[in-house]
Amino acid sequence: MQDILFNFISKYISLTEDEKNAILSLDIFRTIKKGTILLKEGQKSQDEYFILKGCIRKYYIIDGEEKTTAFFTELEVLTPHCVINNAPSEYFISCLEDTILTVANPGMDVEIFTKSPKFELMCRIMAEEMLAKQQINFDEFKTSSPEQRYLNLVQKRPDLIQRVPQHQLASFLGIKPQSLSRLRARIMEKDKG
Amino acid sequence: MQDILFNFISKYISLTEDEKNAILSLDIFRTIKKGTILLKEGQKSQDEYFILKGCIRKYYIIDGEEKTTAFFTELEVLTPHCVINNAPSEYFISCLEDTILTVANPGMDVEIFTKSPKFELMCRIMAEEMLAKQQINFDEFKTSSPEQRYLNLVQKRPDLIQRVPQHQLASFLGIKPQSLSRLRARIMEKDKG
DNA sequence: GTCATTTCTTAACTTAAGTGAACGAATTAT
DNA sequence: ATAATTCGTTCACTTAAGTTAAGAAATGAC
Repeated sequence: MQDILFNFISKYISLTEDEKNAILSLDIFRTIKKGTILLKEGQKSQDEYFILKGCIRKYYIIDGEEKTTAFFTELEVLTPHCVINNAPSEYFISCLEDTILTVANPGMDVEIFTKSPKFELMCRIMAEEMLAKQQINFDEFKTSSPEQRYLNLVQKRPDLIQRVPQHQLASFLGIKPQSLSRLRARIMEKDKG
Repeated sequence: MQDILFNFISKYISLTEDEKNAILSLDIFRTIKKGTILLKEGQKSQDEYFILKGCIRKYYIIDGEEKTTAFFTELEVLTPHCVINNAPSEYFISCLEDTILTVANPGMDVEIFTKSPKFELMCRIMAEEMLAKQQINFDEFKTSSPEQRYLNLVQKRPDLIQRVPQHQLASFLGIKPQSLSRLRARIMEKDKG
């Protein structure tokens, strides 16, 4: 499990054995059962997650309806908005599958940055990369129709199609479950003809 | 002009006079004429922008059609995707108004980070904040209808409604200009009745 | 294993966005 | 100043998504 984390970090900076041990001593690995809610609307959590195995989902409840806006899977980082602005969360985060992840918080970050400033570099680069990726995703979403978004998802994250319930995929695509069903039927029809 | 930049920076870190002078010696301020294209599709620019005054627009040309996906105005930072991944740009960036901005590049960043490591902290925090804000924006977009998005924009960025042409706003909202016209007429009608 | 709940699909109907075209208004070029 | 282009709106028509409802399939609880 540690290897996955250290392999990931090694893409950005190189760690000494001492630094690795310092990280391990923080006892950050957690195994979470499917269905567990990590963050509820209104809560003020400080937890930042890095997923080693599994899948977690971010969703709002608007007018009593769940609106799923993101999925996070292997090697992805999730820092909830409430950690950044120290305000109550507007959304929920729950585990779609049994999940192994690491949990950190800004206090730990500062401690690590002070001991080894190169972590600050890593976090800056990661944040910049994630921002750039997020912007491309948003652009693709804006410039395409629900059908194109679905086809794009099939290309880019085929695993999600398998591991995530349709109605959650639908709101992730910005449409209703019935529309996703219909749209899939339409695509099947085209493929045949 | 410098004051705007240093005021902005002071929200994150405090600078010595030496550091301020080091920045000024880099000669980063530019005045750009309305209509100037800062980045073209296919180009590999290294320029990162911070806007002091004015407005710039990011757009794709897809099937010969302009698709505007973002506007950047006063005190906003734009690091094009091509700077991050060093690949040809997929989009254009142009000035909607006469604009004053600063231009930097990763080489300058590294130089500044080496001299004054606290800039690395600033950039990490800024990137994290922008990422969090971007995620909230994306969530709002996904969970609302074109009409709600428009009303939301009127609330949150009323200046854009004034300074940006309707057809560019339309694609920013993910719809066609005709639909934006109709949608506005519909809202006017509701307000009356 | 059975029952209850959730999930997925289909269908009929409503609502809103896309499309193509037209026309006046505003802007830009010369 | 005038001509040419671009921009914004409206309209009629098409297409696709939202809504409501119903039923089958899958999943989870006991």
